[in-house]
Amino acid sequence: MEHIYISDIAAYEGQEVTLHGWVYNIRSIGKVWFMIFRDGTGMIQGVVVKSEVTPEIFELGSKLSQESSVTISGTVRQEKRSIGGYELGIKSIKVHQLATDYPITPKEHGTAFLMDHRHLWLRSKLQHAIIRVRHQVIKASRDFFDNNGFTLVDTPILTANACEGTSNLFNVDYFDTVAYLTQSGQLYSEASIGAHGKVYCFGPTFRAEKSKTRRHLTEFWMVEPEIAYCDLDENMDWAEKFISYVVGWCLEHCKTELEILERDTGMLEKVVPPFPRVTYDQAVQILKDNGVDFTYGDDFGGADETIISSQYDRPVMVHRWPAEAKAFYMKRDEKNPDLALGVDVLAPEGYGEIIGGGQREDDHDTLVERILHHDLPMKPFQWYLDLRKYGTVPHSGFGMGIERCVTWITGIKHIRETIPFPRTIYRLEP
RNA sequence: UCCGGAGUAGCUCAAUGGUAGAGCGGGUGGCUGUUAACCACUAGGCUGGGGGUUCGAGUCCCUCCUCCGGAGCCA
Repeated sequence: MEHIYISDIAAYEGQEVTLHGWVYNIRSIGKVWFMIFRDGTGMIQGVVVKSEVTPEIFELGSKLSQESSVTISGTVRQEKRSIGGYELGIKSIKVHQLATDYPITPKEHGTAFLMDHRHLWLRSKLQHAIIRVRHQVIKASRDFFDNNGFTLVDTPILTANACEGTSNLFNVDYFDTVAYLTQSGQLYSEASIGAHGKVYCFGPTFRAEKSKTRRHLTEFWMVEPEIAYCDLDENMDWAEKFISYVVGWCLEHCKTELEILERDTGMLEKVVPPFPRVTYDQAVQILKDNGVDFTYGDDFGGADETIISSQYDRPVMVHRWPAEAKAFYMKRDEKNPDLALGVDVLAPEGYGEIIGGGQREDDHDTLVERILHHDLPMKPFQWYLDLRKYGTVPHSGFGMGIERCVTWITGIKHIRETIPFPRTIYRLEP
């Protein structure tokens, strides 16, 4: 039998169809009862009338429970009063399993309880919509790079060395030595561009920071392009084109989801190139103009980012940062060696940094100096230094955190709802 | 790690130091168009653990545990 989905139900008006799914809710008013039914693609109301079905089918109205798995058959008809505009006049029901005591009720719950039941929470309406947006953000990201001549080159998750030497990494037993879970594929992508010119990697990354905020996960997904013969300005061109494409794609393909999430899409529609570009120095001036007591040289905190981004109606790119606070591989500005050619893209509406990147140091001897200056071991970086010995070129790249981007596009408060099974400092299950 | 806050029924929350309560969910019954349906009845408790003050502690004190929010770090 043809497997029909609720998302296609309009095409079957007047016909008898069979749907496979789960009971979302049941309401009875005596000789008629209603089932809100979902199949993963949407929801539809089923109606069971006592005079139209066998007693066995009608009695299921008092037996079926929330999240019981059922196959239902009946006739599709238009019905204004029904969710989605269509309903199913049910003729038969096959029960696969009666669910008992489903923990998530149609009333309010706390986030701790819901996160403990994340494996079930994913079924509810808002979570379903968020994960669908996430899917489209990932699809759009890959499409953008695929359509612009980039080659996907995967980078390892297990690594021997800390790529930036600063952040805390998770370590794992690796036979008789220790390995680390990657916090970025960047260094490897710098190797990949020597072979393919324009590349990107997309995968999970790990940070063992004991962060406890709504913007952090210990395991998150990042898409990182790297481009040969590309300076900071061109890198920013790519970043704004990329973000605009992803947002535009979601506006077009996630209309239903953004509506369910009650997202004000007006702010997203403004996300088109060019994005404002301000230097770190200019950003500091913005903070001072707003009465913030800010120490030059520091990184911006969450509140600082909100003030800076609130000056603009689209993402803002902050570039040319004090070099001392930045990673060893960042290229210095020729015009001012105290500045590194890095760029952060801050999302509007207080969502903070969604992209970090910059131009990489491409001179061998300078890089050796930087590694020494940062007290990093030279040996694990030999292959990285090789890249500066055999046909080095100016190159740049950036990384976008998928979950930060989804948090912003969906307009929700907390990053943990943008990944199916979040990993945070105090959560490893489910 | 630091600063705040919270742990009471399956869930969300009430309860002046004096008999442990409601809504939802569960169960039973009623209702031919419900929209988190509604109405009636009903079951359901080691008040996070330990110690203390008191005639008496969910409530006050100490301690531990767990979780939430924020800071730092960053995508």
